[in-house]
Amino acid sequence: MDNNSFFYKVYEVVKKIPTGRVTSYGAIAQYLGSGKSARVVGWAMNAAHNLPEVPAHRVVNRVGLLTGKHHFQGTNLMQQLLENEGVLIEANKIVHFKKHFWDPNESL
DNA sequence: TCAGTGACTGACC
DNA sequence: GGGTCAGCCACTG
Repeated sequence: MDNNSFFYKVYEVVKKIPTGRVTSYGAIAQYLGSGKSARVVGWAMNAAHNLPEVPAHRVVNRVGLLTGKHHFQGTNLMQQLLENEGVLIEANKIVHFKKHFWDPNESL
């Protein structure tokens, strides 16, 4: 893994997501210059399991759906982590998603 | 090198 | 308003 790779940039952004806030794959992809690489961001999250400093649970799809929860241990670990930070989850979806949304394009 | 895959998204029925 | 389809880009075998 190169320190200048696309993955690394994704991690840099994800690591800066404030506690209790969330963002989307598309937002990160957009921040990195290519808004059409959202799937690659998801791929990066898949590889982020090795990096404890990357809060992958704070990254969801554009409607706040926890599409990646199956990649975590157990069936509701991702939800637990988010609720522990003050983010309410209902039916695998973030409640008041817009309220918790954190846009790297505006905050960085 | 080529084809398959995916934690996505936007456009269309 | 909900389900489908087709691009999208990086990684793997």
